[in-house]
Amino acid sequence: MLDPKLLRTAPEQVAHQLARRGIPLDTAALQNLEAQRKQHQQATESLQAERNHQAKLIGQAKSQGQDIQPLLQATNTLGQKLNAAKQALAAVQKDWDDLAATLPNLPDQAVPEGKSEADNRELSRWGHPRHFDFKVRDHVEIGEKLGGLDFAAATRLTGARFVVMHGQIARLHRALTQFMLDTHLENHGYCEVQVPYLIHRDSLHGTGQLPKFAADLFRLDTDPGYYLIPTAEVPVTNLVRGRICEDLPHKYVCHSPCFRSEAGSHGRDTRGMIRQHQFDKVELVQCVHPDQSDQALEELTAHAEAILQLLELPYRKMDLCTADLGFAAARTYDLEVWLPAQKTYREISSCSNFRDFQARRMQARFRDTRGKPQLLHTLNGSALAVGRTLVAVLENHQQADGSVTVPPILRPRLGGLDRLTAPD
RNA sequence: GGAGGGGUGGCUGAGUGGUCGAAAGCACCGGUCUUGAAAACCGGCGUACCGCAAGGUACCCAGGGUUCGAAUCCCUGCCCCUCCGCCA
Repeated sequence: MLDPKLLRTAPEQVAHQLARRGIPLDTAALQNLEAQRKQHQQATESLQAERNHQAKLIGQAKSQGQDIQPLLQATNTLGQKLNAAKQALAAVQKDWDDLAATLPNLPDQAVPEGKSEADNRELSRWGHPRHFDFKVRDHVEIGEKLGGLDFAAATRLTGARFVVMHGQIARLHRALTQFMLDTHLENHGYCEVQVPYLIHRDSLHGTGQLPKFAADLFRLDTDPGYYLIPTAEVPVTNLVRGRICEDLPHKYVCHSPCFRSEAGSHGRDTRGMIRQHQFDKVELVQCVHPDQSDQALEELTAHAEAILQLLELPYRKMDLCTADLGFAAARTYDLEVWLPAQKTYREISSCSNFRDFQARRMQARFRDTRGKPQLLHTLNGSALAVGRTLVAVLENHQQADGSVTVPPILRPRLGGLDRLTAPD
């Protein structure tokens, strides 16, 4: 949520910054709503003051044994007027809240202008795409050859956009997960957390998935109607919801499955593991002092990059443009890994600074030096999406005979195995 | 699933329907004392909104209701605790 004070006092400035994202803001409607709110609020409060005053008089009169009948008559119509005023105020307030809840965060000044993802700015590259002197296979082909990726089985069990992993590949997937977790907690100073995978709507509202993006979520048809988490960001970031933190920064690393219905994207990446309804991810979340968040984004992104480097996967770092920025983000770096079968870089991590946008929705605060509660800043990033990392390892480290070289850093976690091969 | 008991300020914890935004303690901040610190003592100490200010309004889990007046009474929901049952 944007700062309502800013929305009230500088609507033109907000409109200008939202326009960079291609979001129109009707400042006249906003100011009209604000004027109404103020009027109804003042009317309501003065009626409340009157009611309190009368009630106090009656109380005093009664305690002195006086006749309160005439005083009661003075309050005759007060209740009705007050109720009407309250309802008018609530209606305006709701309109305001509904509008405010759908406005995305303001982009950082440094975010490049753009109309589509094509305008994202490349900041750096690491590693070199390998030269293959044989016909490159994609991960589906590699996985099926190795007997480790079975999309048909998943279809039988559930449907499209799921996968069953077997044997060495299942183990590789687990090794990747644990390698990421251990690297972040041993080298990068994160604390590991395990969280619920079912959450209620307040949590989703806190991080910004609701009310706008309900269509992307899986919801349980139970009472209460829980949602499956679309990312560990939601439960982990909401750990600070409604709290005043005394010990910033908080740095959490969390492995979880992620569930996305991806309603709008049918027809994209239908083949393979790139876009699934369920995938595993290792997520980094930081809650920091507002002065620290810019630097924290650089650090957090570097932590995700470290995983790619250790796995010897070529990647590039992108600065998302205003058009591609997520709803709650002020600044986002995407890491894109090289996929030789697609001859392109594909997103494998997204690292964002949300500033106080999520914190305001969550009322997540810390005490400043004067002891006053202030909104903290939140950040998160994938480090990494495990499914896509598996894809990248299989494709980048494939060999002519269909086997796959295991990156050296993972070998101890695979019982010393240095190469994935088809079972006899 | 059954039966009870609870949800009050950063924490602990009082609160007969009528100056209760709420006692007390802890923690915290300022001061006195001290070479310094501790102790003791004195004072301060919730959040948000409206207002130039004086001041006003709201908030005692959430949402409704009763009442001139609700932290206090009633209803619903959520959460926590104890006991029983079931269960990985």
